[in-house]
Amino acid sequence: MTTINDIAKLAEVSRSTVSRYLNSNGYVSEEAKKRIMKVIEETGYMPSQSAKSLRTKKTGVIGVILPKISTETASRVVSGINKVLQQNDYQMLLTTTSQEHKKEIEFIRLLQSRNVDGILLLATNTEKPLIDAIGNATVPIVALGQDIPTISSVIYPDYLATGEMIEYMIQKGYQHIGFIGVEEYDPAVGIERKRAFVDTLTKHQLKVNKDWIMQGDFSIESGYNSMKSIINSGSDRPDAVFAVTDQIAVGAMQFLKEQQIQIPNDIAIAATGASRLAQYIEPSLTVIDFLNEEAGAIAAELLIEELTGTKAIKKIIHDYRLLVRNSV
Amino acid sequence: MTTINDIAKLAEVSRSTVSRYLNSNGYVSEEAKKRIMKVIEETGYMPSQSAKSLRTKKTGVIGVILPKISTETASRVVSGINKVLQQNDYQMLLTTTSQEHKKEIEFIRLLQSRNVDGILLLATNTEKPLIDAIGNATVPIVALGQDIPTISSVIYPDYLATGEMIEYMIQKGYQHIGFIGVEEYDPAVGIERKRAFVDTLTKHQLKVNKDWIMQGDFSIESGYNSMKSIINSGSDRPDAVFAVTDQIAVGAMQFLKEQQIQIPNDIAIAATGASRLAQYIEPSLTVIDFLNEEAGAIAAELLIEELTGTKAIKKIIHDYRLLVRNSV
DNA sequence: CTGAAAGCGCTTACAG
DNA sequence: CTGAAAGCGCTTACAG
Repeated sequence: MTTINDIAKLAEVSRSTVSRYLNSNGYVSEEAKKRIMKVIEETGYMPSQSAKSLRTKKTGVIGVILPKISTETASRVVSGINKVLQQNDYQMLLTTTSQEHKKEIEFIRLLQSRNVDGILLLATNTEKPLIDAIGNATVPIVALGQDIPTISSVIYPDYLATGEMIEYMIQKGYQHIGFIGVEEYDPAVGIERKRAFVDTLTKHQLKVNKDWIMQGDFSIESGYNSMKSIINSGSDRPDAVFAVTDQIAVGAMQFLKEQQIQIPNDIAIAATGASRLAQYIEPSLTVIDFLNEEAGAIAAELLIEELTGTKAIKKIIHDYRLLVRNSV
Repeated sequence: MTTINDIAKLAEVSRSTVSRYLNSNGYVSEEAKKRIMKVIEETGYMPSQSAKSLRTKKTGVIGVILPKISTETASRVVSGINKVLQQNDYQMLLTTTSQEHKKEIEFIRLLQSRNVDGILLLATNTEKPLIDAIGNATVPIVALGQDIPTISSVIYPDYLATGEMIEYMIQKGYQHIGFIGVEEYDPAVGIERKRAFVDTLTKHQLKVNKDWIMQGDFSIESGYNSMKSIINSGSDRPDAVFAVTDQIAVGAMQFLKEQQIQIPNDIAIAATGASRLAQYIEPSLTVIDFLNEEAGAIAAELLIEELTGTKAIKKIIHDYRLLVRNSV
């Protein structure tokens, strides 16, 4: 392998000079420059990043921790992150927890031992062990999807957007609205969205029927089963159901279709998540779009800011929009 | 930051001993072991990977090059890769070319300067510059999705599977079959699938109608536009169309639905790609499933094999299955 | 069973 | 404008 020493020898300069040339700092005479350029060209030399980072303590690598890669939401976020990182000459080290919480902590440590310059955490909880691990970290961490008090976070407006969607459903005339959520260790998805649901119904003096409130787990199957439970619960049927993710909604719709229950005439469905599946399913799904790709990009920008100086903790409530389609 | 020197001092041994302990090679007395363990525990020490790789020339990082992260096919492949890599204590450095070919070459170089131990390439072409870049690489590269002659490759059975699907369509009674493909710089998707289409029709003495053969670009829109062109081509309508990806098929179906053309009664649709979208769209799409996650896992295993000895070039024709649903 | 020494490929003051 | 020297945090023969 060609090293900086080889280049120095071939170009008849010292390796300090080559280094200066490579990093464009300090003076290098035009002549030296030319010789170095030529030699680098000929040899195809590329500096060793390992050696460089050992000296500079910078790797140009950002660690990304996410629960699961193979959901459309996740892949959009990653796409946004990647775009910004690439523009700023950072590389992305991707780790996935397969939805196991403790792994978030493990990866925070692991990524640091890999000397990443910063970490982007798509958090699914805000429990103490995680907060502690973040506190002990020596590199900047930016959270996406949860508000983690101690660090900069890009937060989805879960409460606000869900509230608006429920308002929309009520305006459309639905009075008996059900809800399929997820476990509450996840504050953003599990608690906030449910709270908005309950608050909005209450505000309109509509009944919150426990038989119509289910807890799934992000999967299509759990949406299917939750809807089944709602329909078979013994109480009257709701005339509309809100699902906290589009995956859950797709499962719920599947069950309704099997039962020949018309959407939206018999039961309307709305959800969070602007996947292509939600768009092309029939009827097309009315959803909250959290503009995930953009959110990923913003989180990446926030992290890069912290890397280049700013130490302030920023909280960004991300934008959203309602995509009104045919399921409500 | 705690380094191996700090640990050595605190545990009252030399750093060689600490290193031996960390890598479990060479002898370390029980007593020394205990002291070292304790100190590491207390300090939360993690060895610097940069320093380690500078010495050992191994980083434990695998570079992955893919055209686009936000397609379901890609994210499944990545998921499979990630699983195997994680099991083997490798990390994944992810780069995306945004479908720009030259970037594949750029990234092969870039990843090497990052001292990755190996590269997994989801190739979209097999042109000379790429082959050359691969030839010049100093680390093992495994290709997925294209047969790259000089290196181990996991290849989708494009010709075989497409042929079987066309056979299936013919058996179902369709005689006027159209085709929506992609550009031919991509041998696997652009050439092989088309060749299978033409050969199978020819074998059954069916006419290959040029007006029914379109070229899209992997996007839903291009599927939409291609189907539009087929319908408006002036010649008779086909009674079935095969699309080389499910995305393209979804666009094509969209157009047919807008025109009130019944699927599959008026025109049947089949495609390659087992996305959830293909599954839940109506009618559900009959597709070839290339088991992408498994393919990713196999490619990763192949690469790890090469990393640990075996230098033989292996070609693996991956498995596939037909998912017969309601669109044909 | 253990430690001293050399070296991996860089960068960075410093002296000239 | 340029080079010699030190050092980043590890591992690895080698000698004991």
